[in-house]
Amino acid sequence: MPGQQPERRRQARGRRRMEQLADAAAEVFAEVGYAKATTNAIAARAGVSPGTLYQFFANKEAIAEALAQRYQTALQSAHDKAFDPGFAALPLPELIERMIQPMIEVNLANPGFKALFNAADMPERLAAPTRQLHQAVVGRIAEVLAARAPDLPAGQLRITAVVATQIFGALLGTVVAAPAAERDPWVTELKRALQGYLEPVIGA
Amino acid sequence: MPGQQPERRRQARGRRRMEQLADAAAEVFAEVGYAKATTNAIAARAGVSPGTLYQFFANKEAIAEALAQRYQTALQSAHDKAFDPGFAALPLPELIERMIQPMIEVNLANPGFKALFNAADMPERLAAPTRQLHQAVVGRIAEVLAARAPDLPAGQLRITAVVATQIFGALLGTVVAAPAAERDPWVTELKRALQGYLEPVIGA
DNA sequence: CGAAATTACGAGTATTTGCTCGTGTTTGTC
DNA sequence: GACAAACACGAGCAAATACTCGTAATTTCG
Repeated sequence: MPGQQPERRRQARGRRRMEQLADAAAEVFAEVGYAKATTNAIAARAGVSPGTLYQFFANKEAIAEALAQRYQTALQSAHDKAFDPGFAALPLPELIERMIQPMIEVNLANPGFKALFNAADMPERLAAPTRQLHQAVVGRIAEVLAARAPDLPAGQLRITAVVATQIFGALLGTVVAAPAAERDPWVTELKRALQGYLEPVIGA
Repeated sequence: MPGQQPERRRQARGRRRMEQLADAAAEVFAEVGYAKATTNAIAARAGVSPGTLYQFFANKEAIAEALAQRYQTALQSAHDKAFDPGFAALPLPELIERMIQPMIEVNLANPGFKALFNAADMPERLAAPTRQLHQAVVGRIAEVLAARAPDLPAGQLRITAVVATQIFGALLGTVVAAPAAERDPWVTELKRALQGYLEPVIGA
């Protein structure tokens, strides 16, 4: 078992180092995924010795946690934008546009985001909260759908929400992986896919 | 570097062992993925010592290769069924049904299939042929689409094929992961998603 | 200044894991 | 039956890697 990190009064230099290390970790995670990312590589990327890394993070998991926490804020605000109650009455294409946009942006702005919130190669400790978050998103989508198709049974509602999420997740990968210049067509296609799937269920 | 496997006259017992080992590997790969699967675990699952495993396979990669080869046959026949030229004139829902069915079946019949043909955590040596295969599938889908929408530009054709493949792959995961009893609704949903996406492009 | 705390180093440790090797058993062939 | 080849074992090697520890520099603060 790795050593615990005692409470400690960080000085400015230390806080900077933690940011550097988190940045480095984000890069490395984005490049090779959580499992294959070595702590030594993260330290090296940050221009620091392995020992220094462990002055600030108890273990590899703790680094991912710090990153996740940093992302959580961004994700929260993206969700707030995406699930604006005012959208309920919008025509389907606009609704999709508004819900998708913030999520794409947050993924583009934070490389390594997908690596952390998707990864199948993470320890249970970190995967569990992520799954919860994912479930919450599905739930909120189901609500939006329910508002537009009140007579749909709850089971079908949930299935639809799950599938829509999955379509989004799959194509999101392509969108963020594409070079900036070729991104738009993929985004357009993502919207069309969601629209084509949802329109028969909840109407335009 | 791991030792090479010299040519060797296998006896019946040996060939059986190789099957057992491949079966065990399929299970382990399906459960934890390629990267996290340990050769010792595979040997243990087959009820055999690590040394014995290496009597038959030069290294971990070789096990995956053997499995991939075994699957390739099944995959080929699935493709042959899925891309029957006679389907070109079918109404869209039937076309989708016929193309999807064999692919789902082959995935259900072979656990570990997805783990091998999907995995982001595989060495380049194994990932490369898989990517090629994937590209080929996209190409064939593009052909089918072209037959039905002759005036669509090639670029759009390709994008559509890629997206359709991605939608399929994403939902396929859910379908095979679901317990047999709950599988049908997901398959239905998969069809609806593809239909919704493709109909506006190539008509019913 | 001077002591305590924090930051930094990097060689080294413990563990995991792909894989080997010496040894013994089983199978096929004459 | 005898000999060689194939099969099997499992302790253990070598490399990778998460993490530690002794030591030393820097910062804080009275």
